[in-house]
This record gives sequence, structure tokens and C-alpha cells, in this order.
Amino acid sequence: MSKGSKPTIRDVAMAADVSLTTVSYVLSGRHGGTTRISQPTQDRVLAAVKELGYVPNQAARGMRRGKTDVVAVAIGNLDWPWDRALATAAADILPQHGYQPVILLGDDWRKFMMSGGADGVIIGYFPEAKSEDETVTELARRGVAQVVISGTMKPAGFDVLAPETDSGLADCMEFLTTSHRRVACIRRADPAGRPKSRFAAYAAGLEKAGIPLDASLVRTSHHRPATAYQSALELLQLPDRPTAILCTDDMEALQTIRAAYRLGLRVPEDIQIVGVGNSTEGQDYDPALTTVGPDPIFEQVVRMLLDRLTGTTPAEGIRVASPWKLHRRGTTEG
Amino acid sequence: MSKGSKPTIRDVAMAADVSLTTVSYVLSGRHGGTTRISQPTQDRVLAAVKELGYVPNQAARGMRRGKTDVVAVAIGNLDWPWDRALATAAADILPQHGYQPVILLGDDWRKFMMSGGADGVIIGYFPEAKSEDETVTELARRGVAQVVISGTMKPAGFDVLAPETDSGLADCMEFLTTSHRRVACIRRADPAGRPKSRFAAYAAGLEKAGIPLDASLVRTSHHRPATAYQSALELLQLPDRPTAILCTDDMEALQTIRAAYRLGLRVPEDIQIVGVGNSTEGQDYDPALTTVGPDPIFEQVVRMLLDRLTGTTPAEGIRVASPWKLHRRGTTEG
DNA sequence: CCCGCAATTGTTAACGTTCACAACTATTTG
DNA sequence: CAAATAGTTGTGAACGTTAACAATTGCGGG
Repeated sequence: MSKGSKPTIRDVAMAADVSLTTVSYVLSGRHGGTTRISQPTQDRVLAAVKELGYVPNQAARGMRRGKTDVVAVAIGNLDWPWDRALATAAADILPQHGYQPVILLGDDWRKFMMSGGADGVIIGYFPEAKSEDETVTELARRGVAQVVISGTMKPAGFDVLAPETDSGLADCMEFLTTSHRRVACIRRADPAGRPKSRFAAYAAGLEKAGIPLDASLVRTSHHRPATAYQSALELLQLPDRPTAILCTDDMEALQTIRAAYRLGLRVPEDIQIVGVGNSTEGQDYDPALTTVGPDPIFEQVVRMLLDRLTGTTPAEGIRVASPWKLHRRGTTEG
Repeated sequence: MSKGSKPTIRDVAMAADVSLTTVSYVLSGRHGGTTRISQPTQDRVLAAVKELGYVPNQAARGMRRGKTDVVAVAIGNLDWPWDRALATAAADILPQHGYQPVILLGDDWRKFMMSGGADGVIIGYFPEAKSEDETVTELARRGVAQVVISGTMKPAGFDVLAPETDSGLADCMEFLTTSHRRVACIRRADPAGRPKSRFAAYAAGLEKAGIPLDASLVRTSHHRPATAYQSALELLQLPDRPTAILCTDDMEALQTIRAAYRLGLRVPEDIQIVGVGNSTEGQDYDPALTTVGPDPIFEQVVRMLLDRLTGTTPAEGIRVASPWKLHRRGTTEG
């Protein structure tokens, strides 16, 4: 117990003058049936534990038990409301079930999971729309619990929550094109992947309504909120201003509202704005943001993982569709 | 290697027909001096590794080596720009130095670190302003690398980055009170801690300028952005409207700008707004947000931890003051 | 008075790695 | 030609914990 060393179960055992096993039993509380520890002994052990400030080493425990009690949450970027909401939900719920949530950014989850860092992982982020992923496949083979948010992947030893973006966006575009002819779009600069398909839905919606795609009405934002704001300013100062703007992410939509106010335009009277994602941020805005998205699904995703961890889910995996719909709110009233 | 089992170093050894040690040496690359592995053997091992998709188990490795190569980043809430920026900086920098960053929310870091989950931790969050913390002290005794962001704690086996909020806020209040008499405040609802001291600085600044504290000009926001927005609307619709508003967090300040625009007020002509934190969000705004805060320090914090991990820092720990100053930008021009 | 059972606690091997050291094979040198 | 040496690879213990199983004690009944 000198400086720089952490107390082990061995130290506790010596302090309480019992064997390692006894300490282990007392702490894990699994001295139920045939193995009982007498009250005096328990007290002595607990006293020693407190005295030394002993906490079992998770790595060692995990190794022996074959499980880590850790769940990873893989997200892309803390600036995205969607990812944040997922991480927050996981951090709220998982501890209640004895799991330690850890949030991993970017691609860190691959190494982390492959090296046995956690019992399960919620993957909320794929830079590209893909139908399968080598790491996911391998982890599934190894029996790691996984829930993947993806519209394009099929369950195969893991679970998939599939947001039905296309139908939602189609509804949205239909709604917009019935009352607008000049519908602009602020899209993400992501190479391929989600945003692309969102933009594709925009284009498809225009075509369906017989409106030619006007390239000058399409702007690309480059991940930072300020660029979306700039794009919005440009669009709104166009000689023939669009009457509605579809932003492929709520965050960008909020920037657009701000740009409108800045220019003295009223929302929704002068310009109507629609986002994508149905984030709480948009709900809380004034006027509340009309948006295309799922009902909040993050709790659901976390529970899907918990079910899989407890073995409730069929081994081959399930696919839960998350319907996306248009939430008509303040920015498109009237 | 059947379904549900992960390949171990043993499997690789058998496949390559060598001993465990050889595999370990090849992989860890530490076959430098007296222990060399011949090229053919290396090739065979690497082939087997690839074939089996073997990745060393981090827990086992960590146990043996006495280090985990993991660094935890403890933050309070993903909704706070400050916390996000810290986590993002850590996630960017740490992997370049061989460390796996994991983000922990709320109080999770206590259990996690006490059970040996990581070699080091960056603590960016304390719900209360305290001069010492039992967990931190104990971790320091155990030789865990720690950097704590705190204005009130003193280094004692760990490092402290101390934001000089008071002097910064004092400057700010002086600046505001020279041209304004009615300065409102939107503060956080946190019980004690950071926000409290920020509010205290507001009160002190008023007193110094001989302006009585007007309770009707103080509003409390309850963590969600929408409440700050509401508070701002109320303040701005007061019969005798304040001419400046100090928000104890940039996020709230941005909401306040939005509220002003909503009411048709111009910023900074009609209302001047100051935030706290110097977040990038505020910088990107239009008009850019005047704010009290440090120059970006998150990279610095991460490097402080790396220094400590490599033993560069003196054992007793260092205290780095992070001067806070007023960044005069668009919302207070003119 | 001995046996068996219940109530407690201890022994030991194992989880997957790493590392100091031992051991083996060819070379080369005296 | 023996022995030292360099170049390779293997052995075994250890990290901290758990769990199947063994061992010890005390008690009552046959």
C-alpha cells in the first residue's frame, strides 16, 4: 500500500486475515447457496475493504469472468445532435443495468472492440452507407453484442435499427412542393453516406413534382455551423429568393433560422425552413423547427443492446424499422 | 476459433507453429537487442495473425504490463460546449500518442478509474467548487495521472489547470458598467459551483460600479437551451429593458441573441450581449459573441496529461493558470 | 463413540499476455 | 577439435481476479 501501488484483493485478505476467496465472495455477494460467509467475517472483510479503499480491478475480473461489463457507444462527432442524444441516452440507461458506458469517437471503436474492450457496442455512426462492415461481421462472429444504426445493413448476428429516411423525406418533399416552387437545399459536405442519400431524396422530390433542379439553390455546408449560416445568408439574399429551405440536418436548419432573422426576414411568413433529425434542439426553438425524423429512438437502441446482452434477442439478429415522418411545427406554419 | 470465441495468442502460436513468446515478440516489435526473430518466422506469425484476425486482448496485456494505454476524459454533459471541446481535443490528440481515449459522463469516472480502467484521466467537470476530492486524492496516491480543471483545487500529486475566471469576469463587468447601468444576468441553475461564482462576480462587479443589484434583472436558466431563451425573452420585454446582458455561459448567450432577433431588436445596437467560455460556437456567430474566457486551452490540458504520463511533470504536480480575458467581438461593438 | 452432514473457509487452476531467463542450434575462434 | 559466441526460440512465472472443488470445524444422531 505504499505510494504508487493500488491495493489488491490479496491486501484485503491479509488485512482481514482470510483467504482471497472469502474476500471475493463477500464482495461479489455470490455466497448464496452452499458457500456462506459468517457475519463476523463479512464485517471484517468489509472493514478492510473500506480501510484500504479497495476496488476490484476490472481488467482482471473481466478476464476471469469472460465479460467486461462495459458497453461502448461509437459516435462520429460530438457536434452532431443525433450522436449526442444517443450517447446521452446510453450514459443514462446503461449504468442502471450494471454496465459502464464509454463513449468512443470516430473509428476508435474498431480497435477497442476487437481487443476485447467491451461486451457490446452501439454503433451510431458510419461515414459511408455500406451494406456490411468487416469489423462488425468479425465482432458478430465472436459473439459481441452489437446494435447498428443503419438503413443499409442487414442483421447478421447483430441488430439493426433502420431509420426510414427515404419515405420520411419523400413525404417532406411532397409537403414542400405542394406550396413551393423554389425550394433550396443546404446539404452536408460528407463524401457519400447518409447526407448524400438525403440530398438524393431532395432531388427526387423535386423531380416528382416536376420542378427542375436549380443548382444555384443548393449549398454545401462543411460541418461547421458557421458554414451553414453563410450558405443560408447567400440563399436568402438571392435576387429570386427561395420560399423554402430544406436542410439535411437540424443543426443547419437552426443556423438558417438565425440567418433569416439576421436579414430581417420572418419565419415562417417570409421563409419556411425544414430540418432533418427531429432533435430536441429543434423542438425547443422558437418557432419550433419543422423537421423530418424519427420519434426519439435512442432509448430504444440502448434497450435493444441490453436485450442482446441478456440473450433475449434471437441469435441471428433483428431489424427494427424506425419510421421517419414529417413533424410539422412552427417554421412551416401558415 | 469456433463461433463465439475470440482467437488468442495461443491460437496464433499453434497456427504458425511457434511458441507464445515468439508471437508476442513479433507483435509487440520488441525483439530488438538480444532477442531477434528470423524473417521467415515473422512472416509466418504475421500471416497467422492476419488469417485469424487476431488482436491482442487489451485487458490481459494491460494486466501484465501494468498499464492500460487508456486515458479517460471525464465531462459532465455533452450539451456544454466547454465539455465537448475538451473531449474532442482529447479524442484528436491522444491516439497520436498511443493512448485510447474514452469519454465518461457524469460521475462514472470514479468507479472506472478506481477499478484501474485507465492510466490517466482528465477531469473537466466538478459539480461543486471544492478544494479537494477524495477520489482524486486516492488516485493520486495510487500513481494515476490526473489533470483537473479547477480554480479551487491545489495540485497534490496531480496537475491543475486553473481558469482565472474571477479576474476575467471582473474585467468584463468593468467594461459593461462603464457604458451601461442596466446590466441583466442569465445564470445557470447549478447548485453551487462554477456558475455560482460567476454570478458572484456579476454581483461584485455591479457593486464596484455603485449599481444596486436589481433582482428583476437576474434570471436563472435550467440547463436546457430553451429556458435560457425564455429568460432572455422576458428580460428583453421588460418595460425598462436592460441595455446589456451577461450570460454565464456562451450557449445561453447565443440563445439570447436569438431571442433579441426574434423580438426585432438589433445586436449590438439595441442590446449588448456577453457570454462566458469563449467557445468556438460563439466565435462563429454573426455577430460574433463577445465573451469572457480563456484562449483555447484544451490542447494544453491534454498535453499536460501526456507529460504526466511520460513522467515529465514533477511528482507533486503543477498548477497552470489559464488567464481569462474579455474577448470583445460583435455583440458589444459600438 | 463414531459417522455424516451442515456450515464455513481455503486451495488451486485458469483467464490471455508479457518478460526475464533458459535452452537450443549453428557458427566462429583459439 | 573443444569451446566460446551469436543468433534464435521456448519455459515458466506473474499480473489480479474468480469458481469449482477440497478441506476444516462443530454438531447431533445412531
